[in-house]
Amino acid sequence: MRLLLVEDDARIAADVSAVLTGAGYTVETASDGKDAWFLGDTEDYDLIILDLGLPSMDGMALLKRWRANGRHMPVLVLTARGSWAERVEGIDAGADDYLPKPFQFEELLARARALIRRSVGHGAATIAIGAVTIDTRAMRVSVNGVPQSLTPLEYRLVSYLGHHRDRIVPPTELQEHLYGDDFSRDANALEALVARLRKKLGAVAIGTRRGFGYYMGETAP
Amino acid sequence: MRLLLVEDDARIAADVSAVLTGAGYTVETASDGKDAWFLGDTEDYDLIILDLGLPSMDGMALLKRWRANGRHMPVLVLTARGSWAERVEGIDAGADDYLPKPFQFEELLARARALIRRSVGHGAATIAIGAVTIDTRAMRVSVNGVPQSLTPLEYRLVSYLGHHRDRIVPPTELQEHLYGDDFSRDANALEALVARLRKKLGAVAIGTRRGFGYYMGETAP
DNA sequence: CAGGCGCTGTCAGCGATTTGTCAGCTTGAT
DNA sequence: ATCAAGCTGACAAATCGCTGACAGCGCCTG
Repeated sequence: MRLLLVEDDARIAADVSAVLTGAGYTVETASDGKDAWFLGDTEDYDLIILDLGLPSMDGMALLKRWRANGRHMPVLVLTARGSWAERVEGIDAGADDYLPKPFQFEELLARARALIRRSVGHGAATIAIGAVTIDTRAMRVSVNGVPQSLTPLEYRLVSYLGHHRDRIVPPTELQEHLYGDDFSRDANALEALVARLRKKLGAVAIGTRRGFGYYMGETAP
Repeated sequence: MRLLLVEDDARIAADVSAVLTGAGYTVETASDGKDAWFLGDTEDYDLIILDLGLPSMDGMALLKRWRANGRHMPVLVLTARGSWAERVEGIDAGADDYLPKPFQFEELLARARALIRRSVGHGAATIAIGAVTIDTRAMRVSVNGVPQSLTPLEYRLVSYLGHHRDRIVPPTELQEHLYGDDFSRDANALEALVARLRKKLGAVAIGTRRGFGYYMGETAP
């Protein structure tokens, strides 16, 4: 689960981020509206927690612009207590839930869980694509219920493809994810890795779009 | 999509260029400010990625001179992390976005996508023209909702025409965008490519204005 | 410390796909 | 009607991705 926290107060951001991280989420933070806009517009998050009253851009405007661009990820808005006008405006802007400040962390977690569960199908800790099941918590992968022993690199590859299911992932992006900035490897290393994975998961588990990249899931030709 | 990368460190330039090329862009590189200024002033790019701290000319000065000359293409500036002064100065100079070094290639790609999308005026990640729909994120094209399997070059061509809808694009411009500086191809290569595309997208998807070029969308006769 | 083992990068060759080129044909403008 | 621009189908060359084999490396065990 990947969350974006939009919060300008560094201390609050650190606290909330720590709580969420402790609950098992991957948290990224944006401290001003410009960063938030780019991240929310270009990255895929399972939930965005948006504090209103940002310095460089109005949080509500931010939300409206995301929705106008067809971004429909769940957004939990943090408002000042009792500002009813904001709540009404937020409903139009497309927020999914509200939490008045100050709030209990417990309540934040509960609402975050509910929103994530409600939103996409992959609210669980496991990703299932065809015969392949990825248990992200236990870092285990099964095929037709039979657990497979994957090497670390292999697991990182399925995991990445699984989290980006139904999307073509370019080889360069995979290389960056697997190897970081180190580009010393031959391009063939990735191909060899994919080949080994297919041997374990079945040839159809990972698809190739020649000239574009690899994918898992449905991608009609 | 045609990009200009202004970067003096040859190793970084090679890496970044490889990533961008892998993502489907045509990348040209300038390793010093003089070349960069000339290219940026005379050629048309969909995005310029500008590293500050060039040897023969200050990157910021470069940007200011482009803008002073009425060049308004999107510019993504690479800054040293935390150099806030540079960011502020850059805003005045006319940069569109910033990325502190070191950065993840994935983030660079995301921001590049966002800038290009924004500049062309299509806020959404999909472009719809007649029966044809281009999903720039998934790099997929559908006709009447039916996904088509396009080759990389074919995709780059529809993508370019789609981003410049309702405008007649001269063959020379298309060649530059598809092949970069490489002038080795026969002029007929492009025509053959268009023919193959029309077979997949339908003959009416791409129009020809004899003597001027190709277009998608509505164009006054 | 030696040997074995698992992981991963590299190499070379194959097969399929993509793409450039050619030759002949069609179309549109004058 | 004529000519050039553009279209098309066929073919060949270049490219891309897959695979099996092998080698280097780190790690564990005896």
